[in-house]
Amino acid sequence: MNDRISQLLKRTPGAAVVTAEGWVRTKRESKNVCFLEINDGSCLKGLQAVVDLADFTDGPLLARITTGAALTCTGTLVASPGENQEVELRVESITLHGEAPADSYPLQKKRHTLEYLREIAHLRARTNTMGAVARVRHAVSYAVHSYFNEKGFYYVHTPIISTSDAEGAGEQFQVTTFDLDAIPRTPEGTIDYAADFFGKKAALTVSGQLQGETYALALKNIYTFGPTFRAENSNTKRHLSEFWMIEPEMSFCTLEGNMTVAEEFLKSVFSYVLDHCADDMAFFSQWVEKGVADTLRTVVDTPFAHMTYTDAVAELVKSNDTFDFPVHWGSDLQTEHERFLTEQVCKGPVIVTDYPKEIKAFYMKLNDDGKTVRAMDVLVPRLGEIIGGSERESRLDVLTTRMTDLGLDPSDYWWYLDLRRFGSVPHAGFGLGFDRAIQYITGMQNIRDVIPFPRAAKQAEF
RNA sequence: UCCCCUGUAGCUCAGUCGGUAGAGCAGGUGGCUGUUAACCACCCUGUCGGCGGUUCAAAUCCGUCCGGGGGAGCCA
Repeated sequence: MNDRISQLLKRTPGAAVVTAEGWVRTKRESKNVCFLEINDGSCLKGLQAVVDLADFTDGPLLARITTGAALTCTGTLVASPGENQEVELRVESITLHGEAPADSYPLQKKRHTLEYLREIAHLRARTNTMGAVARVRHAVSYAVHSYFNEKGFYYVHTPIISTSDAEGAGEQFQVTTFDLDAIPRTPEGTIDYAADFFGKKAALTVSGQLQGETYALALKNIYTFGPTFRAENSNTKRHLSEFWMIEPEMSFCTLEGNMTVAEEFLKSVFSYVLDHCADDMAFFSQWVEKGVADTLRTVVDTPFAHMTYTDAVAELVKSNDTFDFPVHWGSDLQTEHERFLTEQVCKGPVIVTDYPKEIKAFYMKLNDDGKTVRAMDVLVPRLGEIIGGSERESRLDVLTTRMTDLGLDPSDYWWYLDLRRFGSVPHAGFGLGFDRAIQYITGMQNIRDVIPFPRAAKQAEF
């Protein structure tokens, strides 16, 4: 394989013949030379290829090269007399693989809105912004695996198809092989799921946590990192029907250890991106969200503050007149409250713990006060909650009581409860919405622009 | 799902009090030029989202449907 353009740009000028492959971003013609900026997605910058018109006689070929065309150029790397690049390619030969006729190619050499680019999602990866998002998304994925690997966590592939009828985390997409025009019925007239592919009602997963816990209670420390599906008809800039989620789970671990890992994990990932995607982060800081790289650096450098929900509410109540939704003990925190805590009260990341049990999930460990649970939310400036997690309820009796109180049938969770019957141990974990993390890191306003092919209600064209 | 805004040239938008449309960019041609948001001149482009209604006359007013954006709820 030939060198990527990112590698060519780091080389020093020399007599060796090199090959550059990529797509033309822009073409500028002068009397004696023609400049082609070639980009292959390996970095933000393109390689300037210079065609000397005195030597290059194939004018018709040059005329067919327009913005978007795919080329292989060979030549030598020379020091550039121009201001914006160290080296440039002095072209000796060009192979034009695919043309991109200017009158029909949807990407023009001008700025396009993100809304327009969403309509041509199959081509938008060729833009500066989407290319940078793609590289950062890759780097963050790598950093996530790298962090957990170094810390002795095992990557567990939890199922995409779930038959737990009561995961309770949201509307599910049903999975069936039924002929929808002739759905089998029981004698009583209800749908006969026993006749369906899995023999029971099945759906796409809304969380890998419950299955993740089973492996944490065997391998001690595990994490999941996979797609998740919610069939909610929510149309916002931070929701997708199909998104990626990271869920670590740790045995022999309480809420304190959970907080330590969450902080270390975030800092490790942010730090990796800042170090390895400096150009892309500078691009986001300049064009997408002013100073977003500095915000990340601050998160990396600042020890996370800790406060209980009760203390947080006490702080918020002092400023209740500034909120659209005033706070009282027992109410869920809105984004405006979360941002106030992290931006005004703590002036940095903060982990809020011990929420009222009424506003948290059934599996969270009940505190001795009987009113709060060992939950934690990690709040960061500009966004609010970025991580939610908890110590899990490891006591069988307390857990079944909680489920019954909430109207859940413990028998639906028999295997989950077995984890508390056999070798139960304090354990904890948290969840991070991967795409939202990418939003936070890049400053991109709409989650549909940080995933290659967004799925949302009425949106699955590509 | 609810509320608000919006839909006009390839793209981004303007269009007054109802009188069938314009600017920038992109594209084309020519000129200039080691250019890099290239520059200068000229040229081309429209079922004004769809359907229906009011009116002598609708991009403009009304109804409805469809698309897009923002906010809320829900959440990751």
